[in-house]
Amino acid sequence: MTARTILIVDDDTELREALVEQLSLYDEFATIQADSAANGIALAKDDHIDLLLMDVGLPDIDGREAVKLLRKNGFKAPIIMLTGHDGDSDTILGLEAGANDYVTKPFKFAVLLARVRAHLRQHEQSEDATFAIGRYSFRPAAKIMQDDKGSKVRLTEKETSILKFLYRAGEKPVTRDILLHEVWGYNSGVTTHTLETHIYRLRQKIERDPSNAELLVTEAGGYKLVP
Amino acid sequence: MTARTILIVDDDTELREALVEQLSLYDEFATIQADSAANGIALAKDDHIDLLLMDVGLPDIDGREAVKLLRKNGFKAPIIMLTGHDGDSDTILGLEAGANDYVTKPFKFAVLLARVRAHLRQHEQSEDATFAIGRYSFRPAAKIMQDDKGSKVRLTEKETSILKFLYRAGEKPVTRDILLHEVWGYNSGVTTHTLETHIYRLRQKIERDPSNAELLVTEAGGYKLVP
DNA sequence: CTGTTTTTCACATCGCCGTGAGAACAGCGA
DNA sequence: TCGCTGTTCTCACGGCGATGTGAAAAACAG
Repeated sequence: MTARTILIVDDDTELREALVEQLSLYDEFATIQADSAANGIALAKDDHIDLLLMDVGLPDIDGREAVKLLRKNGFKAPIIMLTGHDGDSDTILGLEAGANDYVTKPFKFAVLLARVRAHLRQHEQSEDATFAIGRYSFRPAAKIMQDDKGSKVRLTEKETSILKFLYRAGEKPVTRDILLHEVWGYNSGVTTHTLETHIYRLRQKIERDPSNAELLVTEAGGYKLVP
Repeated sequence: MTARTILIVDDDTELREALVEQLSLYDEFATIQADSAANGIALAKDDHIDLLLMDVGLPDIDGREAVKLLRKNGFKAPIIMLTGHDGDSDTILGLEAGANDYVTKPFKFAVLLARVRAHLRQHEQSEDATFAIGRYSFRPAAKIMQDDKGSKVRLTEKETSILKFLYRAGEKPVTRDILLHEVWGYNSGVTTHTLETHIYRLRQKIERDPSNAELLVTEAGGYKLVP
C-alpha cells in the first residue's frame, strides 16, 4: 500500500504538529502542512493530496469559503473540517459548501483516524478518485493517465483494471496468477500470456523507454508499480 | 430527480415517525421504516434502499453487528448511525464495522438532513452505486442492468453514459442536443442521429416491447426515463 | 397531403483483445 | 564454457464487438 498524502491546514501550530506526529506513526500516511488557507490552497494545487484536514477558523479566509474555492478549482479529495465549538450551522453550511465531514474539537485522535480511514476508503472507489503513479496522475473512471506536462494517455478497459489492482497492492509485486484472476475472473480460460501482452502494450504507452521499464517493473514472477 | 429511498431503523416509534414526517416534506425522499434490526435487514434485502438511518441501540441486535451483517450480505448504500451518548468507541467501532457516519442524539434535523444529502451525493458516484430503473437495478460501474428476475443485460460504454445522465435528470425529459453534448462532449462532430441509433439499440436490450417503449420514452424533442 | 420527426436496420470501420510464434534472456547442471 | 530449459518480451495476425453513418420506412403534426 502506497502512503496517502494528507494536507493539514491549521494556524494552531501545536495542534498541527501533534497531528503530523500522530499520523506519521502509521506508514500508510504522509503529511504536508500549511498555517493559512491561502498556503493550503496553493499546496493543494501543486501537489497530489489524498485527503484534507482543515480548521474552520483560519486567520485569512473562513474555512467554508476556502472549501468552496477549492471545490470550484476542481479539488476532489475528501475534506474533513475541524470545528471549535459544536455549532450546527457550521456543520450544515460546511457540508453544503463541499466538505465531507466535520469533527468537533476537542477530539480523540482515534476518532479522527477512523474517519480519515473511512473517507479514504470511500473516495478511492469514487468516480473522481485520482492516484499518483510516477509522473502520471491516473484517473480510473476516465481511463486516462495524465503526464505532469499535461499530455494524456488513453487506456483500455483491461489496462485500467490492471493498473487499478497493481496500485492497490502498492509497492509489493503481484503474481501473474493473482493479477489474472483479479482482472479476468476465476474461470476465464485466459492464460498468463495474455496478461503479458497487455503489460507489453501498457509499457509501450506509459514508459519512457518501453524496453527498460521503470514504472511497471517485473519482479518475483509478477509485476509491481514503482512510485 | 427521482426520489431516493431511505430506510429508518429505530425502536423508538416517536423518533422514527418524526423522521419520516420531516423527510416526507421533501419530495426528494421516500421512506421505509422498521422497528428492529431483523426487520430492517429483511427490508434492505428485498427493496432498493438508497440510504440507511439506524439506531445503535436496538432491542434485538446491536447496531454495529447489524451493520457488519448488512455489509457481509452485500449491502452497499451509505449507513448513518444514530447514537445516544457521545461515546468515542461507539463511533470508531461503528465506522470500522462499515457505517459511513455517526450522528449523536439529540440532533437538529437540519444537521441530519445535510449529512444525508452529502452521503447520497457522494455515493451516487461511487463504484457500487446502484440505481433503480423500472424493474431493473442499474450499476453504472459494472455496465450492467439486472432484471428483478436476476437476468443481466450487458451495456456498452455509451449506453451506460446515456442512462447515467437520463437518470440524473429524473423524470424530466432531456433534449437530444443536451444529451449529445453530455455524452459525446461539445466538439465531437457527431449528429443527433447517432444518438437516436443508440437509443434504438438500448430499447432493443431493455424494453419488453422495443417498438413500444415504456422505460426509455420519447418526449418533447428528447428522451426521459420512466421509473 | 406534405414536410418533419423519429424509428428501423444494414453496412463499414475501428479499436480492443486473445493467441501464435519466435527472439532475448537468465539460471543451472554437466 | 556449452547447451538445455523455463521465463519473459516482442510483434503480427485475426476475430469480434462497439460505434457512426446511410437509406428508407413509419409515425406524427399541421
